[in-house]
Amino acid sequence: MTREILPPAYDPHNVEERRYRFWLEGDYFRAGKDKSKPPFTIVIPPPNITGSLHMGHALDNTIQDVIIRWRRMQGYDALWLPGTDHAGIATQIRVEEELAAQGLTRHDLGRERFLEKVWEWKEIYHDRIVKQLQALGASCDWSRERFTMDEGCSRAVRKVFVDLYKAGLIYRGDYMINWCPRCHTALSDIEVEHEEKEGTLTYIRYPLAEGDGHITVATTRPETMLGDTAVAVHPADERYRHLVGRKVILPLLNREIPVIADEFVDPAFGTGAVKVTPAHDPNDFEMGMRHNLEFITVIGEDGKMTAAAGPYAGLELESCRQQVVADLKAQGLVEKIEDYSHAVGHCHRCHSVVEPLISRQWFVKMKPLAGPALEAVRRGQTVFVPPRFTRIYENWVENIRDWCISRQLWWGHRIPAWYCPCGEIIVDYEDPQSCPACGGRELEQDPDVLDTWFSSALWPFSTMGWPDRTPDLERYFPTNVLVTGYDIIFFWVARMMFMSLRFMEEVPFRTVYIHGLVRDALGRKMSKSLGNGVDPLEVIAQYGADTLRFTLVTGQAPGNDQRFRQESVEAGRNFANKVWNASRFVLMNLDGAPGQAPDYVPFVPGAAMEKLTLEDRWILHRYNEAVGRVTALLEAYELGEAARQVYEFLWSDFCDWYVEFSKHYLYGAGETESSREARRRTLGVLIYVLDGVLRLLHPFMPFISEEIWQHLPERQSALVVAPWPQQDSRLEFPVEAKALSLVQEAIRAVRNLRSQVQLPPGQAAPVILKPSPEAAATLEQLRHQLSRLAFAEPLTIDPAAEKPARALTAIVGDDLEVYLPLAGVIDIEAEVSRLKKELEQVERELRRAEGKLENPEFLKKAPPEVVAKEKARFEEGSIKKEKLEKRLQELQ
RNA sequence: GGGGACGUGGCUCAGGGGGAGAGCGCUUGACUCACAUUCAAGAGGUCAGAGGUUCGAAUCCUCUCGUCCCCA
Repeated sequence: MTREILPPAYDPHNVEERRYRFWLEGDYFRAGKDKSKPPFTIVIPPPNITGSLHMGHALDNTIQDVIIRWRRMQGYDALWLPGTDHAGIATQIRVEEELAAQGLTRHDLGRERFLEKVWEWKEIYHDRIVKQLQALGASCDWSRERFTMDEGCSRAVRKVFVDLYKAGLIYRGDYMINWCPRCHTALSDIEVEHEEKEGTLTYIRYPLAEGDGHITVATTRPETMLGDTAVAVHPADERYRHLVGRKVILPLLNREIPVIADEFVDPAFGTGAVKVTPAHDPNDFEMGMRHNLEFITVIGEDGKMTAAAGPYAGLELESCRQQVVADLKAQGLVEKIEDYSHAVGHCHRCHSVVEPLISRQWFVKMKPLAGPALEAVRRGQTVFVPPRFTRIYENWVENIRDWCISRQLWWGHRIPAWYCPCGEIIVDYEDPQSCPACGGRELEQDPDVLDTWFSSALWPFSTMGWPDRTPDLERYFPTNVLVTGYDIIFFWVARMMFMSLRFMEEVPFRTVYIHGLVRDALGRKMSKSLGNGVDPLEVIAQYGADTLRFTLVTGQAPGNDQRFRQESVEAGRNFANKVWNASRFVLMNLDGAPGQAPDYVPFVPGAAMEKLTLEDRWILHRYNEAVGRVTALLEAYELGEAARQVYEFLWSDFCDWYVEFSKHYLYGAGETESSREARRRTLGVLIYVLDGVLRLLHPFMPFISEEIWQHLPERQSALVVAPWPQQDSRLEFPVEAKALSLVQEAIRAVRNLRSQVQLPPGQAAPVILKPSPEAAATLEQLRHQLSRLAFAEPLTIDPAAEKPARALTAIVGDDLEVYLPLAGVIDIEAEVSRLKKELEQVERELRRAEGKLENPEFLKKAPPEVVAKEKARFEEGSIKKEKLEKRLQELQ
């Protein structure tokens, strides 16, 4: 190890790729090698094979990798099972776009050739995604990788569909669904995004069939009136009670429709009377069912008016709307038109306005499945982190509606239903050869495919070989934690819950860790249309994956969104560089003479402890505390805080203080036997703490930590499988830790005084310390550090010292006064105002403590340690105040 | 209409019943033998507002205001 090999600035290039290969070659990510270890499992939320991974994926997978690497180091048989999702609509759209560029549609190719194209696409994008995950450092067990449409997962889908069908939980029928006219397929309710849109509210008069008069209805969609089969009012609405049961004439089409009473109607909306279009509105559909109304479909799947629209047949929606309003106006039937904003449904994938339509589709009956999924969470079998997401989940599951699972697409799991001309429907585990009812062989398979989320819902167990009872399933299911964003709790988490409970009779995961979204620097959602997305690969290329990971993890508070900012990335990069240089410092000092083994005494807890210096004890104590804190934070899924603790310890305690302390022993003290001994011992502690902190760092910054660790002497195979540090009572030195903090405060105080008079660091100046008799020993013991780090020369430590006539003063706690004697350079006024300011602060603190201590209730009810603390503060403050006042007096 | 989140120094955000924190930015000084992607010192906040619980509230509860999200 020489300086040429470790350049002064960390360069992640080469290191990362090389280290990932090293891990793969060592087969460190493969689970199941040691069955004596307890299993710990994470199954990846499978990325869509639509394109590249975005920043949200980078966050999601970083979190998973942090958890799995940490558990692996803790000695678990850690399995992170990777895979990808076929993403039905999304992928089909992308491939169709590609075809469109050549002037083709999927129909030009036909189903078979189109699917071949999609599989080709899948190969390309799958490979890209795997490369991206690897670039990020994801420690997945690639030998177990799966795809939602591979043979095994497809078998699971088939089994679940047929089982649910036979149990009566999957049915086919004509119901209201959301139709995307652009994707030309049905969508489930949650694939529709509602957006507020400026529109109008049109008030239309419907004349009474008998007698004079009319009833006025308000609507945001006048064109749907052509499909009206009733007018509804609230049963308790006095204004309309006399009209219920009578008929009105539907204008333009001159159809007689009834006036009905239904609780659903909001009397405060519009006129309190609403038109009912059962075939084109979900609520009207329900009403239509309740009142046995006619369902007239006037809007077709092509987005045009159907023959049932009479004279308006064939018109596009928008022109039909204009025509209808114009015709109504001509007949004097439009009472008024108001501006009105209302929610309009859009396709989750292509953002077209969706049309509620009645259509023959396949559905999953949800109520029987939702019950257990709700129960399991209520009983705590699956826990959400942070817990507030529990209610969001519960709320949705409680109000769940049947799930439309058929999609009019080609890419996906084909629905395993066959139709015989005799009317028989065959749904079975094996493809039928003939009709069991009539023996006919003219069977036709349903052309549609299943909702992508149907297969995703099985992912935690289909990936482990289900429906077979495989060894993996036995060992790794249920999984320990699912990591995902709050945006897919409904799409995915809830559905995995009920499918798993139904088919595995167990929850799919013990913990659901929910994180937020990664937004841009201005807090906007990253999106293609805004063009504000930041490509994780570009960040990796520029700064390295460790930096990206650290930035994402530290920017993260559980469940909250975060902004991705350049400044944060730079902070991460700087930290990586700090890690590099701290290590470089230790390794450079380890260099013995050429060809010789490093000359140091390895530190072993419990051995030769009496030789440790105060500084050694302090850093070991702090390190031990850090180990405890980081581990506890990880246990609590406080990943961001855990990473910040590592940062804090490494940068402040280790680099700013211990490394600086160590220089005295490494460089300071000549070539006597005892100084050589001190040097060797100090190196041992440096290596011990560096080794430990690299372990703590590894889950967050795996590449740089492994790279450096490989340069440490006496390492085992690889950091990725090195044991996670444990708190060790032999490293606890509370007394020494406290003593050393006095030294730190003394150094800070001297530096502060020096900067008052702008003494440049490096220029020695005399310093006088006047400690309490108890503090004197500690300060004397670390005299060399004081004079080194505070540039104090000569340094006087004397409990009986007198303040020189002209000197700057600092008061440290109640046991130390610091004097910086200076001839003629003191700005008396500045010194007075500085001391006055400090005095004010002390007085404020004193009043606060006094207030508490004078309160009998406080003394009676507060815990004794809090009372003791306040007393100590008060006493310290009083002494400090006295000293400050004395100094001020002397100056004035 | 229902549910939820957030409001902390100039900016971005942690934290959270018992002396207000970080990074960046700012001011001052330093190319100190690991690191100028650095080091040292410093300025800067009535923790949105009001009420309540408590010996004690930035922290828990209620309300108000503001920002945002989800669901209907």
